[in-house]
Amino acid sequence: MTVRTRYAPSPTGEPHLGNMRTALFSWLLARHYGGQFFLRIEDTDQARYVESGIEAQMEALHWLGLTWDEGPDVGGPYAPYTQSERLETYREHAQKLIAGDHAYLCYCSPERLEEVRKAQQARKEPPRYDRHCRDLSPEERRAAEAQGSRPVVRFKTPLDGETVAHDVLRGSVVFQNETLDDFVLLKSDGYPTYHLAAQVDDHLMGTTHVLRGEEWLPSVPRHFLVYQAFGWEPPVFAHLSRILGPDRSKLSKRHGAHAALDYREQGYLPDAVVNFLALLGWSLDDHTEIIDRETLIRHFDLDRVLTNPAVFNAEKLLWMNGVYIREMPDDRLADDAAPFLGRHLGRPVDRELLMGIIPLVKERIKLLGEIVDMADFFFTDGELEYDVEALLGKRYAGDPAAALKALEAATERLEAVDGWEHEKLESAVRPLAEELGVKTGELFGVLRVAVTGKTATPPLFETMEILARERTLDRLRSARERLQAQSTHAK
RNA sequence: GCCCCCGUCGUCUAGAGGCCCAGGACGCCACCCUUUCAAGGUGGAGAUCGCGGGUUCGAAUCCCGCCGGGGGCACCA
Repeated sequence: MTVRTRYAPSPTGEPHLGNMRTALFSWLLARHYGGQFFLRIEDTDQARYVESGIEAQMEALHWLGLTWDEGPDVGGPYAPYTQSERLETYREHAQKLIAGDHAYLCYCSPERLEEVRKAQQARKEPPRYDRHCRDLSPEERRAAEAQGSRPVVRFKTPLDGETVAHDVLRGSVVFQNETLDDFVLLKSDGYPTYHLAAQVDDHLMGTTHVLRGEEWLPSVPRHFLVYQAFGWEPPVFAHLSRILGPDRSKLSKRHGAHAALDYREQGYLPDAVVNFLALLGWSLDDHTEIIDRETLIRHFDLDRVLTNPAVFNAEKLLWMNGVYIREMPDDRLADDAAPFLGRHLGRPVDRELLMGIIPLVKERIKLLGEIVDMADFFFTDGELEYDVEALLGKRYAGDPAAALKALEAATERLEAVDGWEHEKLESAVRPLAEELGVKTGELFGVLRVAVTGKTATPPLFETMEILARERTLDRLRSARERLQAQSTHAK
């Protein structure tokens, strides 16, 4: 049997990280067994439909590299893959259930349902449909129809007995039928509910494994009942636990980024996010953390999936992203980081220059976007912006004249260097520290701020080498001028 | 109120009766390396395995009860 899994989002908003993990696990399962993974759009709620929803879902999958074999955009043997285009199928199936005495037409108005619910709540009873229309006589039915109300189709849930639902991860879960009610299958607008549409489609489309969020667990007996009524074999269900925020409530906007694509904006790498998400509720063994896609596919299976909810550990994701950045080939890092710099500078970046910088920043950034703060000074011309205090540092605080002397001496030696390789620059300047009676770091610190405008930068001399002679000396001159002004001012 | 799920270091997890007075990872602390920042290396703190009863020679692992957390109870998915 080939494994067929699917990701079936409803286009009601931004794809969530939790959704993406469900998609990832489904995708991994299909890929592991050499089966198919398909995309289905569950747009059966006209009220909550969001125009950009489908696009956003596909974009998030695409970003993470979760390729689908069949879907609304690429078609496939079970097209259409958009539920709003399959209304006739659901109507036929609802009809079948009615014919088989598994469903019935219900004429109750929303107002009446609301009243019933209120009364039940007042009596502290569970809110449930009171089955008012379950056994209407033909006359009553005609009367209701004459009133012109548009009926819904409800499932005729067995009044007693129990329904055993199976979940591969949790085993069998038993539900007493009397705790269930007659849920709606087809709404009065002709659209199906999830309870009908998803089961019909999963069966018709040959889904073998349904992975979904655990919020579906309470309604899983309904789905088993539907399969039973149709006489179909249900697929394997696996209810994945939730992803929680640091406060153990469900992950949401309050916890910062929860929308998958926000992570792209922040400079996370899809491979890192996939790796991280895979480890939320699944593990390879007792020690492996960094796992590439191939390995993930090779080892992923449901038997190591956990059912307990996982708190989203943002620091670990950040760390992992750093690992992936460090392991990335330079040219690919340049490709991915360029847009971040470009956006900041307001112009495209010089590729050759960027390639020179990559080795210097690679092990210092954990997010692509951090390259901006780390390396923007390589791309700017003109005066740097920084505080003279930063230039003086701890050593020369309050003594700009001494700093100026040091800077002059250093500049002199740099100017005398034949060539501009960092090794030469370093051996020209390093001895100076001792001669001046200051620590190496203290002298280098002044040069660092002068040349970059920052106190935390890539290695000083390699930075100078890339900056090239002219720009380095320009910046040193500017720094001397500032110190000059400062010391005159002090006197 | 009713129904369902879950419970190992702060967090992600390993663990399927003895290998565990519980292993790895992130984070944290210290030291080393060092021109800053990182990266890297070494070491450390950190879990009465939610609690209480059993079963067993022996339980994180099996059983029962309790507590705690989460989810669901729509003509939403």
